Amino acid sequence: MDAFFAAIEERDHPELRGLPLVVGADPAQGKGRGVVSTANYAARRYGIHSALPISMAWRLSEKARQRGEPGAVFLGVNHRRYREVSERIMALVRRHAPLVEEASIDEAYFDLSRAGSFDRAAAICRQLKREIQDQERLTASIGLGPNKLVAKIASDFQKPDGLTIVTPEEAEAFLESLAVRKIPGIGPKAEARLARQGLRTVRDLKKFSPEELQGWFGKWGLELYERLRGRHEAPLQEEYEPKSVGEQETFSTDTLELQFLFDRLLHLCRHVRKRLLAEGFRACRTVVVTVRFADFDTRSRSHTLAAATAALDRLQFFAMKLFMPFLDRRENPRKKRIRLIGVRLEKLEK
DNA sequence: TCTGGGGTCCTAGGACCC
DNA sequence: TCTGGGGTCCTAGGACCC
Repeated sequence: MDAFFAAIEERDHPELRGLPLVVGADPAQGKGRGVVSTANYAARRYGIHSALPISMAWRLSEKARQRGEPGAVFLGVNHRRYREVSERIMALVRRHAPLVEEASIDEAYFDLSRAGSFDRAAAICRQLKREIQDQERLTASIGLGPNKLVAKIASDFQKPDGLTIVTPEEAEAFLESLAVRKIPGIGPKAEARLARQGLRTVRDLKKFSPEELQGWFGKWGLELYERLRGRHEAPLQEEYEPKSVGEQETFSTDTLELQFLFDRLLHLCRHVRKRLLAEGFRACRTVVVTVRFADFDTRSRSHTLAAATAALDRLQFFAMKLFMPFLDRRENPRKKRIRLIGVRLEKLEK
């Protein structure tokens, strides 16, 4: 889906149409914490994009206002609403494909191999885009390819409202001229590392052997060698079981107030436990507590129990036990304030 | 400009077992 | 005197994705 959260808000608030729109954290007059979740295309023209600090988005919007352009409208995230819309769209997709993998709230893979040809599959994609437009007044971008990797990259190739078709014969050439960053799994760090060696495109990276890539990237290097050539065997996965559930909370101001910190930690335990049970799990064996200090130094401690538990007092006991050392002189000698606390449960049992 | 929240997977060292 | 090899589990951190 194209700029999904922002597109839903724009659709549901006609008075906002055409204005730059930012969905994300509260900007609090430029002093807010948090980031942009989604910006619509008008806001992107100001340089506002996903994951940008909301304070920066605010600044960019103010600058635009000074130039005489409209300032951006900032909205909070209405996750429940987006989930509803997502479910209706996924249902539309399911009418066309026997196998659908919901990759995220606004992204799915679906298997059209039964269509028998790329032409017939492309016709189905056009039909689906029409249905999404007619029934939801939203646009989607679709990539059609011989596997999930190529389809995903193709879906991103022409946005918004795009349809990009890449046949098996075209796949390798299609990838060659792209930036390495377009390959899922190559993130900012790997991109920068490669750029330092003058390697920018898929073509540049294809000069190296599997062993060389393995030397740089470990196990993932072998997988990367295949991906650079458009090869990807991963099957569609209808559903999968979560391996962990967790929650974290960034405070509006960094603090060392013990009563407050304990209170938030215990509350996170309650909430995470509730979600664990709601997901259909009976218990867990590992508790992880994360602390982020004011300087963004982020640490975690974990404890694995001999026997699984879901008893709130046990979870809270271990969470406290894991948390306390962060307050200790040795662990935090400069008395850094705490910015975030997180609790995660792992080794889940059904 | 100052960095959310929900996750997954990989690596590396150490303990421990046979 | 100086110590193999294979394996599993736990812990901590980091890269990456949406």
